[in-house]
Amino acid sequence: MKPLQKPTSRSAARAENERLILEAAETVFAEHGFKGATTGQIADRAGIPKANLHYYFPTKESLYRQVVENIFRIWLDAANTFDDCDDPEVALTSYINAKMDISRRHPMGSKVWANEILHKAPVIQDYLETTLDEWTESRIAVIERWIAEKKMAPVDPRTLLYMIWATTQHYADFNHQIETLNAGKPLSEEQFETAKKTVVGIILAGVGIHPNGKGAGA
Amino acid sequence: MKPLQKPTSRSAARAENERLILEAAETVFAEHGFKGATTGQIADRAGIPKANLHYYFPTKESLYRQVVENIFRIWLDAANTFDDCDDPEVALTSYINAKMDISRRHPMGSKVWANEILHKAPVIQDYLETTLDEWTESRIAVIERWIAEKKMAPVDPRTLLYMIWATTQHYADFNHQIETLNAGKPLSEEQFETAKKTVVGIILAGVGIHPNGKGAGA
DNA sequence: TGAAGACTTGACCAATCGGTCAAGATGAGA
DNA sequence: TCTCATCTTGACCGATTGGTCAAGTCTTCA
Repeated sequence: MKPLQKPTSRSAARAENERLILEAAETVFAEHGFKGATTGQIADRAGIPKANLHYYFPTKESLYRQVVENIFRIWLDAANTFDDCDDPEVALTSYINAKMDISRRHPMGSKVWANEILHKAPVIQDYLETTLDEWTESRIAVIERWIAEKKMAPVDPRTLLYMIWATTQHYADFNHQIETLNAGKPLSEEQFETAKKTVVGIILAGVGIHPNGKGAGA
Repeated sequence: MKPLQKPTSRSAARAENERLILEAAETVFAEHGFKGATTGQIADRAGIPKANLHYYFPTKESLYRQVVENIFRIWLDAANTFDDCDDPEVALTSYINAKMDISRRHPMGSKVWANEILHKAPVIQDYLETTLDEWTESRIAVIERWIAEKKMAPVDPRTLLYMIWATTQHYADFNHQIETLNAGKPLSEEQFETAKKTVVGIILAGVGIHPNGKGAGA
């Protein structure tokens, strides 16, 4: 058996440094974009010299790619809540809530993603074409089945998904605008809960699901 | 009376050059962000030498500011369609349609705006705090009155506006993602019309307005 | 304990980019 | 036609920045 390492051993220090760098990088890339961010800025924020950052991540691009891959993993976790239940009311509610919570807790990740798409996805194009496309098509099929089973009104499934993505991510990507329109202050927990309930309410009613009533509207 | 100038006169050439530069700048700023865009790139796209660009716009920032102000003017025009009619069904429908059409026809402008907010609005913060804030508050008041008059269901007006902004702008800002998920092809006119109708339908039903029925749900 | 590898870091370099400049071309008015 | 202001442009400059390097320091393990 190999001996246990002290918490400050080589490998632990390495893991800790990589974590610090990735955390700093996520914020700096989110707020300045890939081009606007400098490795010096990221190193400063991580509290290490720039040369040391380049020891762990040889190029700015490799660091960026790692950040984007982490974000994509978080996104995929939330995507699974869509399948919590086969009832559209429960599935849509938990999916919207999960995405809203991610925007609240990981706004920087969402901003990096938005930047990527805005700049035509130079790094994540392959994810869009494979994982994201497959996920989207399979969920469209689920929604079409719900519609056929009269569990919800006949709406275009693709547009519904885009509305959910757009709205939930808006609370991260456009957070600065939302704060400015909220007297310059971040949304309180209460305000954010109101937003979540309102989004869920409008989407559910919008697709003809009325929690207190029965099925779909005509 | 001043003599008419030939079409290729000084002032006409100046106006034409400024238009070319602004058009090129909008696209390049949209796709690369402020930092990512280079004046050389913009000049190339406008078909003039870089030094000439700096003759018309002394600094990159002054050019950027002009682009953003043009975009804001277009945005304000669309905002007025909100007041076409005091009936929420008509007002919301025409506002959503106007914003969707802008995303379709001026996607670059929307992307520049998104970039600005993502980067904490270094150039347009004053617009957010004055014009946008006033517009938003006044429309929230209108929506609250509609709710009090039972013309629509009691939803949080702010969240409703954010959903409309997020969704309509998504079709410009995330156009690359939408294209990728559409087999790499731009949305056809027919697909885009479907999207518009679906968004209007979900929002109207979401706030309890049923065009074929009467007023609001409880 | 000492050798070898892993990590740290200040100094440095080449490339890029925003902006300048001076010399010339062009058009309008007298 | 002459003059002057406007416009055009290639060459250039200083600042920034991604990335390198060599000279160290620290851990680990035989």
